[in-house]
Amino acid sequence: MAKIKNLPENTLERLIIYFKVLDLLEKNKIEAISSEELAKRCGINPAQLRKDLSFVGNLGTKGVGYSVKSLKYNLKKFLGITQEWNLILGGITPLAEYLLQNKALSKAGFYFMAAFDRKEANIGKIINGVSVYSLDQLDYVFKAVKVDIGVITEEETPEIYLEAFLKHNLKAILNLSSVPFFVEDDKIQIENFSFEMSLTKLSFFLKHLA
Amino acid sequence: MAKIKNLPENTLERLIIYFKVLDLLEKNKIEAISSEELAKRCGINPAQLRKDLSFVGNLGTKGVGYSVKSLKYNLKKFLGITQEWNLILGGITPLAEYLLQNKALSKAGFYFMAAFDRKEANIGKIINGVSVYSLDQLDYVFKAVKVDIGVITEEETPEIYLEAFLKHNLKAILNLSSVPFFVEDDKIQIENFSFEMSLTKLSFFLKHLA
DNA sequence: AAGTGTGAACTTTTTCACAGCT
DNA sequence: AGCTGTGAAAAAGTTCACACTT
Repeated sequence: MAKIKNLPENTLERLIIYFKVLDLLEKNKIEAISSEELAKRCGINPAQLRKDLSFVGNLGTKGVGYSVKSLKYNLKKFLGITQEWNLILGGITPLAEYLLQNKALSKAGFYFMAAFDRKEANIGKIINGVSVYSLDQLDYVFKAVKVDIGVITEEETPEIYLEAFLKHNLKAILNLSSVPFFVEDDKIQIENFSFEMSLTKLSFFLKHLA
Repeated sequence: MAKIKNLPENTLERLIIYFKVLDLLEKNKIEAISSEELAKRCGINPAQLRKDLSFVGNLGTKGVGYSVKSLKYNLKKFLGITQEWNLILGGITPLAEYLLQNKALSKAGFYFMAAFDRKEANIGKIINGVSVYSLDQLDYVFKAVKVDIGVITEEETPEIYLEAFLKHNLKAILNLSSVPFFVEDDKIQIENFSFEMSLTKLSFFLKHLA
C-alpha cells in the first residue's frame, strides 16, 4: 500500500479497529475512556494507540483521557467515512448477490450504483435496485454516475473486470476473487481478500500450534 | 497474532499469496520460475520473496530458480492445507448461507460440520447438508466431531458465539461480524474481517489521494 | 552464467519513559 | 495526581549485495 501522510498500513488498520470499538462503546453509553482501557479492548499496547492517534491529531485531554464521541467523530472524518462512496460490482456471483442485499454497507455509506456481468442472461436484471450491465456499457455508467470503488467478485476471469475498471480510471479496487492482484502504480489501491486466505492463516496457526 | 517459528505475520500473508499465484501459474502450464519473476507478479521485492521462502526451507535450485509444482506443494504443506479442517458456523445470516453453499471452501479443504443459531425457527434446518443446532447442543456436536475452526457470522450478539466456542476449547476463530474481537491468550488465534473495514481502507486512500 | 540463500546494512515500526498539560 | 503526546531507544522487518551452487 502506498503510504499516505507517512501513515503505516498497520496504523490505518488499527485506526479502523479503534473506530469500530468506539462505536460499540458509544452504543453501550460509555462516554470517556483512557488509552490504556481502549488499547486493552483492541488487544494492543497503550503507547501504540496514542502514537497511532497522534497521526490524526491531538484528540485527548492530558490527565483525563478521550471523549468517546469526539474521538469516534475525528477518526470517522480522518478515515473518509463521513462522506458517501459509490461502488460498482464486477461479476454476478452468490457473493455479489449477498453484497447487493447487505444493508450494513449502505448504512456505512457505501452504495452500489451498478453491477456488471459477462453472462448474457444476467444483463438487464435488477438486483435489490441495482441494474446489471454488460461490460461494454461501462462507458455509459461511468459517464452517468461518479464511481469511487470497484468490487470484483467474479472467479473465472476477474482480471477482465480489473482491466476494464482501471481503464476507466478507477483508483480503488476491492478484489474478492481468490487470486490476488497487484499493480505498480501507487495511485491505485487494491485490497485483496478471500475467505480461503483468512482460513489458511488459521490453518497455519493450527498446524504449528503443537 | 502470536508468532510461530519466528514467522512474521506479513510473511505468512505473503506465503499464502505466493501459493495462490503459483496455483495460477500451474494452471497456465508454467513449470519453472525465478524469484524475480514470481516477486514481480506478487508486487514485492525478490529478496523479500527469497527471505520469506527461507522460513519454509531450501526450496529452489541455485542458478536455476524454482519448480512451480514443488514450490507450491511445499508451501501447501507448510501452510497446513494438505490436510482438511472442520468448521462450525455461529449465526444463520445471509453471509452464513453464502458460506455454506460455497464450493471453493470445501475444495480447499475447509468443511462446515454444523451451524448454530439462536432463533428457534432456524434450529433443525439443514442448509446445503449442514444441520443448524441451538447453542446448548454445542457439547453434543463437539463430542460427535472434531472441530478446528469457528466462523462467526452473527451481527447482533457475536460475542455469545465467541464465548461458547472458546469454552469448548476451540483455538481458531474467523470473526466476520463487524466488531473485531481480541483475546489475551496467544494459544488462541482470531482473524477479524469485515467488508466494511476493507472498504474503509479504500475510503481513506481515496480521501487522502488528492 | 545465472539465480538462490543469507549475513549485514538499512529502514520502519513498536515500545519505553517522561515532560507537560489539566 | 493522572494521563496524554512524543522524542529516544529497542525491536522487527526489509533490502542489499555477494558467496555459493548448479
